[in-house]
Amino acid sequence: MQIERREIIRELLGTKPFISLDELGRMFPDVSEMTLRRDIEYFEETGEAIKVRGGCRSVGFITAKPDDRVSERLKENVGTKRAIAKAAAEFLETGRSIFVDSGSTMRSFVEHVPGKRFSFTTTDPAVALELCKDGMSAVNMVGGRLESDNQTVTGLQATRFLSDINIDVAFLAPSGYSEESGFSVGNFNECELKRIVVDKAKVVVMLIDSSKFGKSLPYTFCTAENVDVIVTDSGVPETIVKHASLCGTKIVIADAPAEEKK
Amino acid sequence: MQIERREIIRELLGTKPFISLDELGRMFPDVSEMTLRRDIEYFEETGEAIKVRGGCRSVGFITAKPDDRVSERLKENVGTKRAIAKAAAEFLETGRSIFVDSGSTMRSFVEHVPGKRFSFTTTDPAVALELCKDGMSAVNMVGGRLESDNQTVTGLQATRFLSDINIDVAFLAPSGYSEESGFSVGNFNECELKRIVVDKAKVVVMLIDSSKFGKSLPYTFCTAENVDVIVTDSGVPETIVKHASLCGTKIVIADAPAEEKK
DNA sequence: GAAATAATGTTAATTTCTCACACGAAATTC
DNA sequence: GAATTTCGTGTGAGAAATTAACATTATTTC
Repeated sequence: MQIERREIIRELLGTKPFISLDELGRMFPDVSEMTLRRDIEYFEETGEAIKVRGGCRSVGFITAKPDDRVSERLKENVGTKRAIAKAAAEFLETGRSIFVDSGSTMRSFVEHVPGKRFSFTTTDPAVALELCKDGMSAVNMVGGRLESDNQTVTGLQATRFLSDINIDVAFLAPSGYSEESGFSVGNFNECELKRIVVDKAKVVVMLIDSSKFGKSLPYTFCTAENVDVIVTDSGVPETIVKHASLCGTKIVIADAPAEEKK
Repeated sequence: MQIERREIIRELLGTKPFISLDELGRMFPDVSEMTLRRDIEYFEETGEAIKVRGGCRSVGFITAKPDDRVSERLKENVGTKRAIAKAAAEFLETGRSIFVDSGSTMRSFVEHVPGKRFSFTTTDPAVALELCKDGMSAVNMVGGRLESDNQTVTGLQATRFLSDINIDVAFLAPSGYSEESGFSVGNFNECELKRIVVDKAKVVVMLIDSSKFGKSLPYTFCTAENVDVIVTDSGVPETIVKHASLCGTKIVIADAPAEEKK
């Protein structure tokens, strides 16, 4: 019986970090390997396990190490992100054509857009939905292939789409920045698109929290020379501030209010 | 150099939940696949990633929240909309180009799409986001002006976008249907777009609950002759069933199960 | 500069996985 | 209660992906 079997496996998942297919095979000699594979697939779908070669691993035993910056960043930077978003919103200009990048930083950003008449263009469906909520602004959704990784639109269609529009102010969020590599991301298509945007925009505003400084991802889409404003928090290294001023780039430092505790 | 490369991969692990070997191969064309495998192995050893078929997953993105998806699935209300959506999902064809309309009916519809490989195109950002969640299908977001009242993409850009793609099966949701006026909506641009879709699609499937029968909105985008399948519930008037069969349109009646179970 | 060590490349063998289809039992529908 | 559909399962071929063993090239160390 399927339900019983899966219940047993589920319990096993609670006691062991890894279960091999062989093991399951020995445990349930009456069912075929394929069935057990499908069971594992099921647990992968429910998010309880992760399929690996030869079996599966129980997510309950997967611990993000304390030095893991990812989980830290996901949780702790909310306040900072919001502060950055707020500060960046100052650079919005009524009636101009504004490009808004994709990603969690930008999703936070659009929540702070004042209810005025703007003309937005974006590559992020979630951003587009948020922006068109108030009904004040015109919202242009860039068409193209939607990547499941980063939920952004890219590809030939997107490129073509962008070539047809003008951009006055562009708000972008890189995944990393270093003096040597400039502003970079981890996805080639995403990089291509951002490059076009930077190229077309009259004013480029970067939203980047300080945890991303000193990092270089594989694909660089522009350098400080191309950027007008960098909005970040107080964790920005001094060397980067200096370098930016040499390039004529303004740096805006926005910190989360000390008493912000939700 | 190994250290640099691994540092880059480490950064990437911080931005993406999954990295494929192909991806790494494209990123570092100068090293062999084997080297990248060894890199992944290294990250598995440090506990930063988990080796899975085709690449690796970043532990930072693995969230252990038990029963979340399971309980959700069990809670799902088995309503008419779900029944219609489920019945309509039968007309999905793996590997074909599928168009999905905008609106709440379609948002419900995409929740019932089986996790197979499809190629989707849609005018609804929320639909697009949902579809790309599982990462199985290719999702094309139609670009253009996003209307705030119905949250659908329309306009010249959208038209042009659609003209570039082929549609095998189109799933559409009209706002009203009557024998005299056919399938209609309340927005001119929306109508224009749907008309194009109907025109291009080899198979047209309409999702329409019976409350919409007998209604005619200002803009008609097609008639029963153009439609291959109508999926609705048992409230459909007899006259409409007759008329449909005259036009060679198949009617699928999907009702919610009488008794709720599980 | 030579030996030692580490990093990477190459290839073949093996294993695992996926896919497509078939089958029977249970549930549903008429 | 018969027919149909759905669901869980089995099978086997074929296509990956992974491993392992060995060859080769950098890098370090003395």
